[in-house]
Amino acid sequence: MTSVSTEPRDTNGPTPATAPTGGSAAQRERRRRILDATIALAAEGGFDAVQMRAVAEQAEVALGTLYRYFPSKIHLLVSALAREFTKDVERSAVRATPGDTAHERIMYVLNRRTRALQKQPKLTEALVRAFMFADQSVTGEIHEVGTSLTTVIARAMHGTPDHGEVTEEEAAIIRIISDVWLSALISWVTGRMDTEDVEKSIDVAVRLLLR
Amino acid sequence: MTSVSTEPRDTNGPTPATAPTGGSAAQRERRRRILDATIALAAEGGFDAVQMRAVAEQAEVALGTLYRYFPSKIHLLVSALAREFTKDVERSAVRATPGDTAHERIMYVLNRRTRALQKQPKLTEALVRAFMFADQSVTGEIHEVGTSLTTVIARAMHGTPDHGEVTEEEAAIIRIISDVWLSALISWVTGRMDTEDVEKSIDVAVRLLLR
DNA sequence: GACTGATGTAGAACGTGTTACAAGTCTAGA
DNA sequence: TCTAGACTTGTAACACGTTCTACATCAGTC
Repeated sequence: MTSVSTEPRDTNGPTPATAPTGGSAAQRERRRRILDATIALAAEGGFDAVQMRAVAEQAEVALGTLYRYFPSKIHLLVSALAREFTKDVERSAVRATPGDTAHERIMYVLNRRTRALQKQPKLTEALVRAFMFADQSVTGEIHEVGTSLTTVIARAMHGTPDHGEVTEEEAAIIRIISDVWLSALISWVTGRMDTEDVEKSIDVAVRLLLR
Repeated sequence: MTSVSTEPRDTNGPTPATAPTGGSAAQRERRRRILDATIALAAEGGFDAVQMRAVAEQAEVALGTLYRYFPSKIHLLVSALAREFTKDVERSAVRATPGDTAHERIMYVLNRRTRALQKQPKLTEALVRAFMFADQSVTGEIHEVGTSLTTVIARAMHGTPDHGEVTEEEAAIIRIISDVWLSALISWVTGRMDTEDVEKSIDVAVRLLLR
């Protein structure tokens, strides 16, 4: 488990399928298989069960190929998280969020997501721990996740899929809510909070911030 | 790097010096040497440089002894963090925090601590990453850290070393501030925020929460 | 159709966290 | 003092993330 690499990993040439979209059809397909295998293993056994050899085998690629696509286990898991979150954002764009007040709508989307995560505790454990352990070299993927979360909350705040006008203050509030949500998630993953505590702590934060 | 152990590690008998206070004088001394070595190595090279063999060597104990005192690298680092934070709490108990408003006082203590951490980036990186990666088995140490932080903020809020009366709402606010502070610290450690961003994000959170 | 460079494969090898084990040492109580 | 048991030591072994090497395959170019 390496952590802070000051140099950005210089292999011989650019990596082939770092982005979800680039590369040939076969490469996108390999990337998909790898992330699917990652999710499957994580869902079954959590962070420890996502072993690089196991992922490679289940995705039917060589270990070296796996590392060519994702330069570390952390990149792999955070990329998986980013893919899942992106799906969520796409879903949330479809129709307006139910709820009469910003508070209700924000709680709606966050609780929905929280419960979805809690249904797969092992998977959540793996993804959250990876996210928290990520170092500088994972900035891109981390940012993707943060943007997804921000977008979803902003939409809920305004109650509409479009959310062009976010004031400075609103942005600050959204960031704080994200922080609280992530902290609560960690606490839940590590057994320091139960399901109810998570929802309550977010509810309190949203109430205090939106008054 | 193991993570979720459902069973609480059953060695042959109780561990000798899990608590800072228990054990013989020689054991407390060993514990101190181990934590000193940990801090020294972390300060110099960050998380990766805290290698269990290196810690054992520098603390002049056998590897097995190190593991008897601290059952994992994460326990070790979080315990080191807990020790540092506890020192801070003791210092903060001595005299009242400067500042005319709760906002000013809270910013004073948090900024002071933030700057202290930023002076030793490698050390902070090691401690924060360990804290974030900690799993269920580290609950005790984590809780110790959380309590320290809460105590310090509560004192600052009231402006006095005693802080018996913390309302439900105040406790919630303190928890949110802690969450924001930790998130900001992670962002700083992983290079996603600079020094100024950290202070600003906390300032905004405190302002929004205390209005 | 053959050449070439990028990509993929299989598997060995290395580093570090963690565990296991055999033997020495220290301490409390008889 | 002697002994039982806990504690410590030194060292080997194991697991898994990561890197490296030698070879195969494939796509595009002449």
